[in-house]
Amino acid sequence: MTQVTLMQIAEKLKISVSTVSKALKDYPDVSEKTKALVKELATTLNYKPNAFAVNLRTKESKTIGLIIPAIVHHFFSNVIKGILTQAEKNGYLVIILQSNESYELEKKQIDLLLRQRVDGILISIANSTRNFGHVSDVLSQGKPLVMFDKIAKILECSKVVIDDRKAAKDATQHLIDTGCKRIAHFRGPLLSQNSIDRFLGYREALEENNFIYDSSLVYICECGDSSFEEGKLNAIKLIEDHDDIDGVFINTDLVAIGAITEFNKRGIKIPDEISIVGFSNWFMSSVISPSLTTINQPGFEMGKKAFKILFTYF
Amino acid sequence: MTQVTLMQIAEKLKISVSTVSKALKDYPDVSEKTKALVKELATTLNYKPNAFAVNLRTKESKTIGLIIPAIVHHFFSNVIKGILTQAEKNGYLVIILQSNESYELEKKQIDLLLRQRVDGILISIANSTRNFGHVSDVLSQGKPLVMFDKIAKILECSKVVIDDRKAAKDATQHLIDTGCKRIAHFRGPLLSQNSIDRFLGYREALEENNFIYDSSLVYICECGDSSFEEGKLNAIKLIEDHDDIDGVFINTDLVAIGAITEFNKRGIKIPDEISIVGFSNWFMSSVISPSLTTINQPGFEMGKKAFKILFTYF
DNA sequence: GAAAACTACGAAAAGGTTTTCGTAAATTTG
DNA sequence: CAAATTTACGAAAACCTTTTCGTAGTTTTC
Repeated sequence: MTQVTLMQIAEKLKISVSTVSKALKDYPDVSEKTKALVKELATTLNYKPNAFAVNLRTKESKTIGLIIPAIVHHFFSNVIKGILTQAEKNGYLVIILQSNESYELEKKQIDLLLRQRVDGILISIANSTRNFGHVSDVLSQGKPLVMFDKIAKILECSKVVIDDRKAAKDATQHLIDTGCKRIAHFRGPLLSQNSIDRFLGYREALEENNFIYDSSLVYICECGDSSFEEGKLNAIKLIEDHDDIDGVFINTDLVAIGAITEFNKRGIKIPDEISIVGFSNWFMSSVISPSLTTINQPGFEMGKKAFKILFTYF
Repeated sequence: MTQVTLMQIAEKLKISVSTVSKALKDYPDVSEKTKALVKELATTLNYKPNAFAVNLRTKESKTIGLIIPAIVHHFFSNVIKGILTQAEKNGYLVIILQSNESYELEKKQIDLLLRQRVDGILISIANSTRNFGHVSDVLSQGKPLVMFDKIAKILECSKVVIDDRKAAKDATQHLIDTGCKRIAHFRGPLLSQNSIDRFLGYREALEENNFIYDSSLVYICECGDSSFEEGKLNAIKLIEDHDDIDGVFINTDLVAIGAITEFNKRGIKIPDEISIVGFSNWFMSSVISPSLTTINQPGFEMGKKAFKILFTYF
């Protein structure tokens, strides 16, 4: 029941603990004969080094922390997959925490990870986070930190993002190119950097094409668990408020799908009457009918990249 | 830069390390005055107990391991969410590993978790896993283990599952009740217990309704990353092989959606010409058109339950 | 006023590993 | 053959915390 230790191996072989340790790690000052003996016994006894002791001694745990607003989310789960894949390759374990878009939780979770003495932290911040003291604490402790997707521009650390602004501009341009004359935007939370950038891209495209920017065409949604519902609600509001809209650029696919569902229900033809472009390349966007034009957001690659960058600090 | 230790606090206050430790943990044999002093200084210095040392001393890490075949998966990501939610409530951290449906990886990952000395393990086994020595190792080490969803019936440990057989039977019965006369089944991997049970439920429903079971109506798919494609392929095969099918019970929603897409493409009307029932209550199933009838698989609740059971061993 | 009880603290061991440094014994060198 | 080097091992400290046990000093009890 109780785990085998170096000392137990040492006693059986009548040698010292240090020699056993060194034998297992192929130190040059241990004879081949002794190494063989030690390794054999270690295997028979099913010896596994006690990570607690190793960590204490070496001051590192080969473990990183990951804080993410949501798990049940196509983009984020792809990010996780990318991170896990890359961590595995480099012999790191990943402790995952879900902040649920809550600032309080996020703060607490960073503290937990610091207590845990993880070797580094990957984070995508919550929409509700307005100040970043808890995040900069990590940096001031000299602990490696990489932010991805939902970042705080103000913090000086490595970040992995796509060019939201340009992507949004392209998306809007696409609507213009296909003939839309009056384009609405369903944007995300006011504080989210991604939403801001996408909104700016939207406006920029309008301006470059000499469209008049009309703030009444911009609808806000929180993009939380009820994104789908928000899409439906905003769709209803939009058609109640305006009757001349022929294109919508929507912040996230889930909201877009909600909107499409609502338009379908009301017999509004897509893309004949209204064209829609979403954001995030969710697999399902190609399946729903009519299929949704969408901007690619490569979660898997971003996850891999984030870990790789973090790893350069180790 | 370097982390604050109990000793540093002790030195500053000219008291012993033991007293500091006890003060922070509200031992009764420390005066209120001393406690106040210690706690105040600990806060000012931003003291965080070194988890490595605590773990070593207490022989537990307040960390559990989770091995799961896939992350980018509606059901599994809900399970993860359930587990994380419950773990958070009880002050546990979760190390997540993705086995990618690979036996080899799964084996290696269990070893990693045992070395890490996690307090317990939650696992949903890979489709390719045929023998369970690595899993029973966990049990024989006296480490708590709970299996969920994809289980090995042979192992004696707690398990969290739904009644696949009954659910599949109900699903098939639903097809029969709505008038289907010849019902096909797209099943999952031959070795997966879920697939087996669902298949058995399908057959049972047929038999109870005096339908003749026809093995040529059963198509196998691996339900891996390419589930969607498998759904399309099987749909093609099905309509090439048979022209009298009016119902299909499909092992997973993603496969079902692939099949629906293919049927749509070929102008086969659902449910007029073929009725389809899927499995897993994926959110999207209500969005695709025509919407998919589906069996509920409550991931979030199962995740919570799995952790709760594991927790009873602590 | 002596014995008993209580208060508040400290010493020290234990947990298992890693790594530096020291040192016998064996081997090589001149 | 003495000196120098190499080989192979062990002792011990360090990592930081928790917890048991011991003990001064103070207070209570008859």
